[in-house]
Amino acid sequence: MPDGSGDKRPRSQQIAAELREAIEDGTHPPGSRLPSQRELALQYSVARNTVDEALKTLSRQGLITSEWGRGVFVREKKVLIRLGSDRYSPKYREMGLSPFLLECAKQGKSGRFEVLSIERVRPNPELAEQLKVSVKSKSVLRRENVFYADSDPVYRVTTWIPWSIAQGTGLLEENVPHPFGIHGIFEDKGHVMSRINDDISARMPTPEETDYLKLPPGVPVIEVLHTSLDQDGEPYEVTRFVMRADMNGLHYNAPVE
Amino acid sequence: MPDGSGDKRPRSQQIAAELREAIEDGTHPPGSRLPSQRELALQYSVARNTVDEALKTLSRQGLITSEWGRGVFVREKKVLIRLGSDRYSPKYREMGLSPFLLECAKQGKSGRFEVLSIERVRPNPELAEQLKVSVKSKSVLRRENVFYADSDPVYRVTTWIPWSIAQGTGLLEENVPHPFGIHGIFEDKGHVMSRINDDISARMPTPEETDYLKLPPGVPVIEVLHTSLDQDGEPYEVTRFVMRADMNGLHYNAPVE
DNA sequence: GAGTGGTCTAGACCACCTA
DNA sequence: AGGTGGTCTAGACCACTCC
Repeated sequence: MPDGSGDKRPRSQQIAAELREAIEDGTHPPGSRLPSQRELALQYSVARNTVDEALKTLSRQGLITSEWGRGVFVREKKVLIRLGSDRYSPKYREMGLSPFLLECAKQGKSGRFEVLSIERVRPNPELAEQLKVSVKSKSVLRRENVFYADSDPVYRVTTWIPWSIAQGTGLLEENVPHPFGIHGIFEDKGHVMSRINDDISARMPTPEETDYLKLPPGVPVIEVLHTSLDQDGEPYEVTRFVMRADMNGLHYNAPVE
Repeated sequence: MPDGSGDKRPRSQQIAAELREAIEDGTHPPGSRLPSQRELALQYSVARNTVDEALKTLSRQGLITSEWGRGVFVREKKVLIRLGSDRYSPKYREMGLSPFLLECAKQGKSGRFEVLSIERVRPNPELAEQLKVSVKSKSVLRRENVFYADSDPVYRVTTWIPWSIAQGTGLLEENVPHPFGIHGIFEDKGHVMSRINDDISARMPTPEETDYLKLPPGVPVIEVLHTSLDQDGEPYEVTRFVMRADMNGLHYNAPVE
């Protein structure tokens, strides 16, 4: 379109839109390099700053990634892992595999997790209420993990367990295949998972999460606050999952009650 | 902290972090105005551009909003509406209310929806497979709606129904209280909802969605692709919800099977 | 060394708000 | 009129990559 048009958007956003179009119609296929900022500035007759702003917009929208000293590239589509509502189904435990590991194997990746910390802590008020424990003492065990597919971090997982349940179990050890594999331990303690209660939200990551999950700019996270309820409807475990939204999704298949 | 520190982050990001802290510790309470960009530039001894970059970062993270010619303000916390897994529960139909309208009433807002279009269309391949209809003809009815709480758009909703079911019903009319209220019509046609199947993802909005939902910058959207299954496990309706992530969440309470 | 993206500066003009 | 945020320019320095 000619320059004299009545487009009221900032020039940088017009350029972003034009580049977006060029990417979507295949002019710049996934993986290809865009012209350099200096070239683009010449092409569009603007300062390099303006081009930079346009590219940042696209980067935030997840269309491109820029690499230091190399150039700006059109992003490849990411593989999507869907964490299902059946992720706690007994069938996985019988197979000795978690859905996460299954999915990794399917994609030829090796799944693993790292334990960041295992600690006995005081719960915050909401958590104390959710788990029906005292807010005044170190009444819960907290485990923090990061899950990897090959070397890419995928989930940041924090689990809280009432100390009365965790006490004297293997949950204080590092190499419990957590969290999908710990439910055997709960069953020994008389808690069979019969319902799940999940609160789901999405947001931009905190700077800390950006670090942990090696998030590129413009990628939101999905946060799931999961509570396990036993045969008596009593909660006995709360887990928070934080996952990058561009590589993950959720799936719920449930009866209407 | 002193300037001579070894902090390797860009100055703009350091400033963003400091402001973030000041907001979180209550130095700048919700609703208050921050110092102007020119003042901040003086305080931090940087160019105004650099302050602007810092503020944009916080804006993208949803902490602040800037208002033309007025100033930059700390954002108030948004009310969260949680769309539950029970949103299709028969109890709501008996009450003649949808969970959305209930939630609006609870918050003293008036909920309403607008019909954008009602059209008989050809499904795309995935949709055709999901609904088990022909991909070669105009085999589905598509309804597009926007939901409002007062004058704020909350959901963008698109529903697809096989033409064989929609035919001859009130679904072609505008004033069916869609989508939570249409299930009575399906029951008349012999489809009682017995399971739901939801795929959930999150992402940054498209420019079009930014318009429809009046999204501030940096707010992601949650997308739910919902399928209703009848008593025979047959799908008979697919609905896509797109909602702003800063005002909405999802809730699933389901048995482990 | 030449090219790249990342950032910052100093100054400018605009549109908008409050007065 | 004078303040505010939004944007752009032209030029600069840096750290990185590729050859």
